Amino acid sequence: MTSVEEPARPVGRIRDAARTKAEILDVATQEFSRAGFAGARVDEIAARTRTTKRMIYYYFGGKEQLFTAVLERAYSAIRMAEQELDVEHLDPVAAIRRLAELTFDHHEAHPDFIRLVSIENIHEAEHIAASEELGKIGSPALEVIRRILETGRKSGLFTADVDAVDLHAMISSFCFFRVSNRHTFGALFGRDLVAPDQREHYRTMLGDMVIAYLTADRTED
Amino acid sequence: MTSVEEPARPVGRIRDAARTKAEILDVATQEFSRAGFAGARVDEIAARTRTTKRMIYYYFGGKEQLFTAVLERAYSAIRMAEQELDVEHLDPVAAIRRLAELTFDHHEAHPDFIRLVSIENIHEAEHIAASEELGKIGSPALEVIRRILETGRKSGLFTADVDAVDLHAMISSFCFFRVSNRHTFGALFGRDLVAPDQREHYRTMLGDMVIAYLTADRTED
DNA sequence: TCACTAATGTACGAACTAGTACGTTAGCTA
DNA sequence: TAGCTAACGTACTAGTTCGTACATTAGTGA
Repeated sequence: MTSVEEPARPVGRIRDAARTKAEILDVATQEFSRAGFAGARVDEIAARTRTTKRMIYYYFGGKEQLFTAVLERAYSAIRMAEQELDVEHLDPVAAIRRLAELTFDHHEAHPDFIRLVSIENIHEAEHIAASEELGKIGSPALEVIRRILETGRKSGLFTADVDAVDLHAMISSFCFFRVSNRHTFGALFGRDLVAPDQREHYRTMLGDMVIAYLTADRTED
Repeated sequence: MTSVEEPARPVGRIRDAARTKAEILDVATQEFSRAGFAGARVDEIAARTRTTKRMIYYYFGGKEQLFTAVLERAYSAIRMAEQELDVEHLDPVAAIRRLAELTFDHHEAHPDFIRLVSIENIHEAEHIAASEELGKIGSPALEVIRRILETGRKSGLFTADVDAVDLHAMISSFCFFRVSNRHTFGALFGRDLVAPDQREHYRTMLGDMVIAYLTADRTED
């Protein structure tokens, strides 16, 4: 009856360490992003899994380490998206706009990730500090930005002598804020920054802003 | 021995409702912003006050209402700062830059406020929704932005047909992100966005960005 | 000065919550 | 097929945490 899926493996319902781990991480991602670190309930995570609380401690050690594992997976996702980035063939202006749009799209598509990062900041990035994996690997996007900026500057298109990390911060801030502060901003100013029909508007606005900054006429100053 | 302070009032140590309430709010602000809503401990707040937990329930009703009261006070502070805004005598470019700088300064000076807003967003702004006071009053800055934008557009200085709320979002996003994501950004990219010696750099960058966006040459497109 | 109420303190409990001791079984390997 | 271990489940506990019942007192107005 219920053996239609999973061709090779028997039924795949019991004794599958990898799947159990992944399922815990999925549910934990939801629960942590829903209620914050302290607000998340280990029992609730376990209940929404096909396994038990015992397994959370068996595989991850504890609530803190589970959160760290959740963060690691969330960050690896954006790193993978950035690696797909193929903008070297574009002219600098188009390349930067493309990069900004990719950041915009990823933030919009992963509100859970945004919430996790907000939560991690409340805790002063202590889980990132505790992670072997997270501290080391930087952002693939940074190297791309660096190269685009150099090309743009050499060709005289970009007037701003901006640093890659700063530009990344500028792009991220807009994309991040739009999602992270959606609720308070909406409640206070009556505007939903993530409303679907406003999506193109803000996506264009971000690109315009970044390009305007990079190409601004500095001779007036 | 201990009656050197408080000239008019006797000693001012006991039976001062206003001071007790204010003290609870002060400590609660710290505790909530330190640990998030669920992570904050009512007992801890009480312990760091000169009064007892009983008073928190007496004056505020419960943890949720206390958090709402904390939020209300934090928002009223930024509203008051915005009311000080006196930029009408400046030319549009200088006025916008001044406004951006004021936002920048307030965010930097009030990291607790930023954390509270982040926390409130995790909870989908439910406390703002529950507040009589918070929903109604908008932002004084918005009206100021509206007027500056109109002047700038009429005089031909501003080419972008941008809406006041959107511009406010743009300015806020940069200021907010710099403080709210300080820790994760620092841990991942090795740069402290709130380092004192970088303050002027980012303050200028914000102004340059906003002005570049507003005055960009749109004829090229 | 007396009574009344706002303001305050103490002690306690019910419910929750992270974590664990102990027991069981699936499935691989020799 | 026997045995071994990774994977899994149950039941429980120690400690915490929000909230409150009950008792008390300062200060004000009549």
